[in-house]
Amino acid sequence: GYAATSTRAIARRAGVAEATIFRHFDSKPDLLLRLVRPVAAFLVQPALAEAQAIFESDDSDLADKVTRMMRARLAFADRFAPLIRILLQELPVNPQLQGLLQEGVIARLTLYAEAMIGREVARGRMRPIPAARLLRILASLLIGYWITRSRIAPGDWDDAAEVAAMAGIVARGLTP
Amino acid sequence: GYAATSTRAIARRAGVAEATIFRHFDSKPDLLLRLVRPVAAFLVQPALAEAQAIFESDDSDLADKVTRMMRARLAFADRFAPLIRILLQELPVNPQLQGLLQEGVIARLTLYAEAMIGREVARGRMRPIPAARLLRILASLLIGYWITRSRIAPGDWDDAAEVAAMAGIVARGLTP
Amino acid sequence: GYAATSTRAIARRAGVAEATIFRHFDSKPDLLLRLVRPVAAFLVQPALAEAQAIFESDDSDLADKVTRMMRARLAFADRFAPLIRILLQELPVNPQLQGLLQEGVIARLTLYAEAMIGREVARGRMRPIPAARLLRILASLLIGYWITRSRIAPGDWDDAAEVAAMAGIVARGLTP
Amino acid sequence: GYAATSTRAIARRAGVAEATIFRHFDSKPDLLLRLVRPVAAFLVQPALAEAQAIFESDDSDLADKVTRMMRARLAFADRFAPLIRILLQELPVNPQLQGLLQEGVIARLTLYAEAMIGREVARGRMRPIPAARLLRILASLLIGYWITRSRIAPGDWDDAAEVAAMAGIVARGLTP
DNA sequence: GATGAATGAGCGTTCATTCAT
DNA sequence: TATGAATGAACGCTCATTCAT
Repeated sequence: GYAATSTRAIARRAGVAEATIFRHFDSKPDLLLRLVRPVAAFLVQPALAEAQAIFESDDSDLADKVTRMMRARLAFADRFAPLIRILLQELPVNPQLQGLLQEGVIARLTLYAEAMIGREVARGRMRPIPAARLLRILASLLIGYWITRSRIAPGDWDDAAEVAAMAGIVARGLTP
Repeated sequence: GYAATSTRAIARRAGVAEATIFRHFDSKPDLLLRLVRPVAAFLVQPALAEAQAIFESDDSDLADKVTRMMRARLAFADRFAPLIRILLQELPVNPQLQGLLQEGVIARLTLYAEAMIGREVARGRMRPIPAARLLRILASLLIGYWITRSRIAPGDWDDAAEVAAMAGIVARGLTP
Repeated sequence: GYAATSTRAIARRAGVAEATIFRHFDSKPDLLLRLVRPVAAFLVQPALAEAQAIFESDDSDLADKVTRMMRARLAFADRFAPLIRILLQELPVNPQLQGLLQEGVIARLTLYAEAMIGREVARGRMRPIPAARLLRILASLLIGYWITRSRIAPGDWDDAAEVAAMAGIVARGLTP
Repeated sequence: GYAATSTRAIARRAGVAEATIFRHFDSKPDLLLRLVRPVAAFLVQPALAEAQAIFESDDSDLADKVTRMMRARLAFADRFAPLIRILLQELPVNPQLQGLLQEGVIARLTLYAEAMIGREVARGRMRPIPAARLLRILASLLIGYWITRSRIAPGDWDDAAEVAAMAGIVARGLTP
C-alpha cells in the first residue's frame, strides 16, 4: 500500500537519495499525485480512442462492443497493476485523488459516453441510460472482477468468458 | 484508513489508556480481525434470511427481488459504514481478512445462491449462471455504487432509482 | 536475565495472578532480594560445615582439601544455576545485593576462613594470606570456570581435572 | 547495565537525537557490538605485544612477569571501565558477544600463550599447563579482583600488592 | 542539482504497579 | 487474600522532512 511504502524505500528503488525525492516532489502525497496524473491521462486518451473505434464500426452487436472495451481496460489494469492497486486503496481517503478522478477522468469519459449512448439509442440498439450510471456500472464490474481475480480468489480465470458474461448481461439488460 | 489510525487515537476515542487496548487485543492487526469477525457473521446471517424470504415469496419478478436484496445490503453498509470502509481498504493487503471473507462469507453465500439460482432456473425465470459470478456482479455493483455515492461524487442520490436501475439491468440481462 | 524477566512471566510461571506477587513483594527488586536471601543463607551454612569437616580431618594435603571444597561449591552452583546466573548478572548493578553478599556471605565466610587459615599456618602447612584475598581468589577461579564451562566455551569439561588443577596451583602457591 | 540503558538516554548523553543513533546503528544490539569490536581488537593487540616484550626479556622470574602482565591488563580495564562493565554483564546472555570473545580474543590469545608456555617449559621455568586453562585462571583472578575492588568492596586497595600476591601464587603454583 | 546526515514526532508494544471488587 | 482490569511511563524503532555541503 501507499502508507506502507516509505520514502526511503521509494528512493532506494529509484536509485537516488531520499532527499532527492523531496527536491522533485513537495511531499509524499504530492509524489503520488504527480505520478498518477500522467497515468490518468494515459488511461483516458486511449480509452476514448478505443471506444470511438469500437462504436463507430457498426459490424457488431452491443454485447460484443462492450466486451471489447472491457477487455482493453482489463489489459490496461494488468499493465499498471501496482500503481492501480495503490490508487484503488488510496482513493477513498485521498480527496485530491478523488478530485483528479472526478474531473480528469470521469467528467471527460462521461461527455464522450453521452454521445455514444445517444447514438446507440437513436439507432434503437439500446435503451437510454444516464452516462454516469453506465460508466459506473461498467467500472464497478471491471474493478470487482480485477480485484477478485488478483486478490480474493486468485487462480485460473478465463478472462474472455468472464468479461463476455458480464458484458452480455449489461448489453442484454440495456436492450430495448 | 487502518494504517492511518494509530492505536493512540483509537484509545483516545475509546476513552481508555493505550495499554488497555493491548490487554484486550494481542496486536493492532488482531484488533481489526476481532472487530471484523462478528460483523462478518452479522453480515451473512441476515443476508441469507432476507434472501430466503424474498425468493420464497413468488409474487414478484426477478428485478424486484434483486432490488429488494440490494437495498437491504446497502442499508447494512450504511449502518456499518466506518468499519466497512476500513475493511474495503484493508482487504487487498491483508491476507487474513481475505481468508475470512472467502471462507466466512463468500463460501456460505455461494452455497445458498446456488440453490436459489437453481430454483429460479428450474422455473424458467432466469438463465443459468455460476453463483460465484452472480454474487461477484451484484457485490461489485453495490460496492461501486456505495463508494461513488459516499466518496467519489457525494451529493443527492436517489438510492431507490439507482438500485432499481442496476437490479433491472442484471435481472433483464439474466432473463431467459 | 533479571531485567528480561517480566513480572507477568514470573506470575504465569508461579501460577498466580500478577497482582498477587505485589501483595507479597513490595516491588520487583524486593522480589529478587527476598528470593535470594534464603539461598544466600543456604549457600553459607553448608559451605561452613563442609569446610569445617574437610579441614578438621587431617588426613589429606592442602590441595586435596581445596579440591573437595571447590567441587562442593561447583555442585551447589549447578544446582541453583538459574538463580545464580541472575545473581551474577545483577550483582554489579544492585547495591542491595552487594550489601547482602558482603554482610551475609563474605563477612561470615571470612571470619571462618581466618580461623582455618590460622590453624593451617600454625601447623606449617601454609603460608599466611589474608582470608579475604584467599576467598576472593577461590571464588574468582570457581566462578570463572563455571561461566566458561556453561557460557563461553560449552562442551565436554572434566570437572575433576579442572578443579584439581586450579586447587593444585593455589595450594602449591601457598605452600611454605 | 545494557538493558537498563535506553537508547533515549544514550542519545541524550551523546547530545544527538534518538533517531540519529538508529541512522548509524541498525539496532540496539548492533550498537553494543559495533562499540565493542574495536575495543576487543584494541584489547588483544597490545596484550600480545606486552606479553611478548615481557617474556622475551629474560631478566626476571615468572612471578614478576605475570605481575607485570596483570597490572597492564588492570590498567586497561580501568581505562575502559564503563564499557567493560557492560560487557561483563551482557556476555552471559548475548551469544554474539560470546562468539566475538571466543573467536576474536580467546582464540588468538591462546595461540600466543601456547608458544610462550612452551618456551618457559622448555627452559625449565614452569610446569606444563594447557594455555586455555592458564588464560582462564589469570582472567578469572583479574576480573574477580577488578569487580571486588570496584563493586563488592570499594575502598582503598593496594593494586601492586594484590596483583603481586595473585601472580605470586600462580607463578609459585606452576613452578616445576 | 544531488546528497549524507540529522531530527521531531509519532508509531506499536511492554512494563511494573495500582485498585476496585 | 487473591485477582482481573486498568494505566502512566517508557521502550526500541521508523517516518517524512529539512538542511548544510
